[in-house]
Amino acid sequence: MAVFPRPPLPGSPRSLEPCLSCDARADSVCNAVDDEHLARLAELAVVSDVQAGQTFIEEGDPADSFFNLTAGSAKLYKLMADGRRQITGFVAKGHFLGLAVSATYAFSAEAIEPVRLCRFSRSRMFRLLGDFPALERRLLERAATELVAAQEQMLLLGRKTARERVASFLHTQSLAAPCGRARNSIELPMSRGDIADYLGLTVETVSRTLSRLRGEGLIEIPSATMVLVRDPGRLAVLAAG
Amino acid sequence: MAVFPRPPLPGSPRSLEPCLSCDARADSVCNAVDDEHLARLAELAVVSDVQAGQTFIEEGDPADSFFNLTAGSAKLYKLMADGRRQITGFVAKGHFLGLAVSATYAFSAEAIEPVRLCRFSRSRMFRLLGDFPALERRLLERAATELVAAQEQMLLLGRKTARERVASFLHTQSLAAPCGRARNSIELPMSRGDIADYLGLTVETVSRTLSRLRGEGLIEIPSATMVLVRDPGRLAVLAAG
DNA sequence: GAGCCACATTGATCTGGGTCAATGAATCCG
DNA sequence: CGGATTCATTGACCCAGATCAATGTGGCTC
Repeated sequence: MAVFPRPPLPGSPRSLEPCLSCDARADSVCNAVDDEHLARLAELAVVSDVQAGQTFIEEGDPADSFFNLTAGSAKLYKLMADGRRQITGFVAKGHFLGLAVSATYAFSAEAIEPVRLCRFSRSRMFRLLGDFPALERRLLERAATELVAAQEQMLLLGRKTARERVASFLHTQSLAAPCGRARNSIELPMSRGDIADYLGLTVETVSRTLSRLRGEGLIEIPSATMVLVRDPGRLAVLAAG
Repeated sequence: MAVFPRPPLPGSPRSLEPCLSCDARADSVCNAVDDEHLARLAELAVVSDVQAGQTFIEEGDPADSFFNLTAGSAKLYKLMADGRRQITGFVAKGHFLGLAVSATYAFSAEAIEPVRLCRFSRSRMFRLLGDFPALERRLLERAATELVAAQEQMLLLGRKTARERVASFLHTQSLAAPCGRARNSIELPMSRGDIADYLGLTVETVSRTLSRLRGEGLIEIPSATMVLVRDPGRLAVLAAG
């Protein structure tokens, strides 16, 4: 079922190298482990690359890996039998995946941009956690953060209008922007369809709503994958309802 | 801002008693701590009672307590400025609350039925966690379980029809029913308004949908607070879309 | 047990966002 | 560079569920 690259692309699965040179380390739970103990973690890690559009976690598959996303971005989603899709989140560098307790994954994950993954055996990872309480604490913190975000998303999906949803999305994306980025410029690597499935809307409504926000001078849309926020204050007010 | 009973009702805040005799212990994260170490936990706990309808966590208040619900049931919700409300979950005996990492609570909590709470100082609780890795692991497992449930709820709110939402709700409630309960009988301590705010619908739609399901012979509604599932199979199919 | 009050149900109508249908704009190749 | 393919936008129309408006109904108090 899982569309996983076989064999996992080369990389250096059994050396310390992938961790020490990992440019996601600062953003990731791994930085709870200090340099001298990093080897224990590194020897569990298998690095692999996934190209854009490829699914690397399939809902319902045995959940035997734990992932850390070290480059690129991906979408997490759930599907219904008739194809209806809900994207539950977009994840970027530094995000971990596969905490799920059940024996199978509760969601699918697909790369939006080319992704680099650091993959761990779940069972070995969990055994290792016992020796690294700081790492476990970090996981707990991340899980708590995600729960808060999930509750906010439930408010959006259950009670906000299309306009408020799109404004909230843009607002959140502008806050989550990589720090190197120009103020008020939002890069949207995902398609309109993805945004729609994230916000519980249709492509048409997302497109219309963006056009309307542009018409009102709140944003500019220099290209389909970029949005400039002209009035962050008004956008924030709109997002809050 | 917080409507918290002052002074916290009597109980035995500084004895082992509340933990050893706690009938939620089996369902709760506390059972990761064995009898001999329970005293360390018990000395942090303050037991208090909250009557139905009373708010005991207020969104935005400083998040300095960690709660364990040991009796009754409560609803968790987020409010928008104009009063729109999204209930993010119903919690019962054994559930913990207040994991949130930020300095303030991200949601409010209100008792539906009279609630008994076991309250801990968050800072002391987190310090204690270092000595009880099993307890921390349990928290992580619970958090992961809640994340999975949250993703399922996002699918419901973003993509399911009213009919599917109500069916999903009944289906989930029937699975979560206390084990002592008669098969297929669902107790609904919350109001129709609460159900509506949980499912992202209006009271009228919830009521109409329940009536329709009854008309189709899927369920019976002997009283407003009780539902009997006549055809669990068909209900499950409906819930899945 | 009469009157009240909050909640639930049911009906009539309205509307935000979905659906269906073109049309435009990029990107990809050969 | 031109045709194709995919994605985004825009328009016309429709419908599931919201809103507005009564009408039940069970649980209080007095």
